[in-house]
Amino acid sequence: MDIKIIFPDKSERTFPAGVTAGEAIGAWKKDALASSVAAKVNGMSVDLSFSMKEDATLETIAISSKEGLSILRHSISHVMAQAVQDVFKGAKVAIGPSIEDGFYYDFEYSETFTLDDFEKIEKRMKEIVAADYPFVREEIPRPKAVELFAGRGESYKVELINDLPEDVTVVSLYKDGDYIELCRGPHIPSTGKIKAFKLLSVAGAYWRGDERNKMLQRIYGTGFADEQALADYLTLLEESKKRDHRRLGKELDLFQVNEEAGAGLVIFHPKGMLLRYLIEEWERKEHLKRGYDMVMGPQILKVDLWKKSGHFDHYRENMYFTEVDEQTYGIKPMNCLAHMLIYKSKIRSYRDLPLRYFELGTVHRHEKTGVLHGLLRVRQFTQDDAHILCRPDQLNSEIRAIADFVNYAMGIFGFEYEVELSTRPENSIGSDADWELATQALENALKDNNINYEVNEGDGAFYGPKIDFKLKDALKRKWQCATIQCDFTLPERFDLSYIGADGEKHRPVMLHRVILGAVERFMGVLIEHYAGAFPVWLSPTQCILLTVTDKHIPYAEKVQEQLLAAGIRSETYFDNEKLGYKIRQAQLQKIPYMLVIGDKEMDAGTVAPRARDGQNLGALPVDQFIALVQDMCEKKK
RNA sequence: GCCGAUGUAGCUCAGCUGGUAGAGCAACUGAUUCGUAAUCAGUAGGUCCCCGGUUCAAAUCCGGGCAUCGGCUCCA
Repeated sequence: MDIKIIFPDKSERTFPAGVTAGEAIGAWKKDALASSVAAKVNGMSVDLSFSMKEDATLETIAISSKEGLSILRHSISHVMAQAVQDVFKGAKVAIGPSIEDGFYYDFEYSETFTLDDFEKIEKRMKEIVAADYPFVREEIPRPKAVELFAGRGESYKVELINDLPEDVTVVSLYKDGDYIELCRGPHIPSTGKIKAFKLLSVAGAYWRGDERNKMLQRIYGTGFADEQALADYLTLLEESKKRDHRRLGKELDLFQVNEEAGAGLVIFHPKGMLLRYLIEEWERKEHLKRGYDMVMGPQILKVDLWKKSGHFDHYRENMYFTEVDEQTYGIKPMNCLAHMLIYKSKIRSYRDLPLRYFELGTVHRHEKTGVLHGLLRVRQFTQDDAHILCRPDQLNSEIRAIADFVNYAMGIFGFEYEVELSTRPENSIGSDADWELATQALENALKDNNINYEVNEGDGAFYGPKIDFKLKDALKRKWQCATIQCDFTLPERFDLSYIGADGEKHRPVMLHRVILGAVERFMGVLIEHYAGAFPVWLSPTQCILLTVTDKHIPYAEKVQEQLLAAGIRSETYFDNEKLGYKIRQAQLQKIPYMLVIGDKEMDAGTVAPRARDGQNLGALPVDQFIALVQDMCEKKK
């Protein structure tokens, strides 16, 4: 097989697959020393970096590129489907795409696949790979394809073909050996090119992602260009699991989710609560700096108010209710209502706007049991919520200010994020015109600020469209944190108004927004982000005093007094253990500084800090160490 | 809510086809007083997730719950 490369200067050359990147670059330009050579290899964008991939052949490079891997994995999913159907007669295939880190294939089968079945399937897959069947593309008329798959009992494939747009008259098939599959392609040249794959898990998944449909069995797997890359990926997966916030929450004694208390209800332990307090205090200050007013509403409000807002009609299944004295109350799932009542408490002038009401508002939502997940998806959580009531002409600048706020906050914690614009869902309230206006307002603000975003059709809140900011957890699952929602409906339902310059009543617009989202969720993502090794300003324990022997305790106690007086979060560890043991324990707790106290320190009146990364800072006078920690807190390091 | 797996000491886990529970770490006690990731010895610790059933006998088998994990759907 030959491989065509388009070099950065657009020149094209063809090489045999076994040629190395170094040789290819050399042939293109003898003196190419660039650390990155962005080229197209068989149409796929690849960094033909000379230094990094010198020894890799063009074939490996082509497969290792993002597009290449996606094609490889898609081909492996075909081989898996083929193997499953060989081993388990009567299994029906649905769809099997490549995904971010691998691939899956959905099957309908009378028996449940187990992890033990993976061995059989993988064995058959290896035989198919060894046979090195070429993937052959074939195009046939649509009716013939329906006939073909109907004849094989592949009802899902028939449904897929029938749902193609009417102008599609020909469909493509891919064959490898005597196996035929409906597929758009492309595929790798032959099954023999598959060098490394592994089946990972099996799970249920609804046909076409709709819970009204039948549930199929989905087998997940992954594949790479070579065994080493696969091994590296599996190691990475193991490493990621070590930073799972549920595991770290236990190891660092931050929180628990207790079965006796109830599913999805978090209990914060002292250190977890301290971390939470630090985040919340930072947030309050940042909000005050930005012209927000702090407010607070009640946990329960009369059910009639929820009827008025539309929550009762559209959100009831997720709400908790309580009845006292023949009066039904809704436990708030959102914080907006009290804020509406604050706005309505007096007549507002156009000069008063915008009004920005901020509340660390605790809400309860009855989430389905199957979706609960550590701190990331819970039933009681606290939003850093604000409602901004403004004039329509202020909308753009308010949205811009929020986007800046989010960007600033993410920068403080070192997060990268993705932005999505979510539009009108099926179950929604409000007029078409308002939805159009609100969606435009959000979109314009994004465009004006040159923010890259993707559109997420039909994913908005029931009362308005929204801009979502998403963070990734350790296992690359995306979680929504910040969100900005534009709402014309609630001001209408509550008949909010302000007196304009013209002396007439006007309707304000409302923005719902959160910056971190839910404090619980943000903490979960944060724990994973830092792998539990929080920056000094967020560390529940900033330093720990480790004595070498018992005779150093009195001096250490004096140092501890000084540290606490200076506001440093310091712990003591005076147990009768060797220093090495205490260092190890402190290290496992990921405490930023371990202060060793022995004869030298006692005599000189110093402390000997050892940083979490293993670095020894040498002997420091206590006040100098205090200054160091305070400086790091100041700079949010 | 749906599909599947799992639930044993504070933690991580072992306990084969039913015969009445075990290890390491942690805790406690004692010895040791030690300089940058685990000192030694001993002691104590369990409604085997809960409720019911089968059985002479259930951690083990069956049924029903609850919870957790991996997904799907949904969501901050």
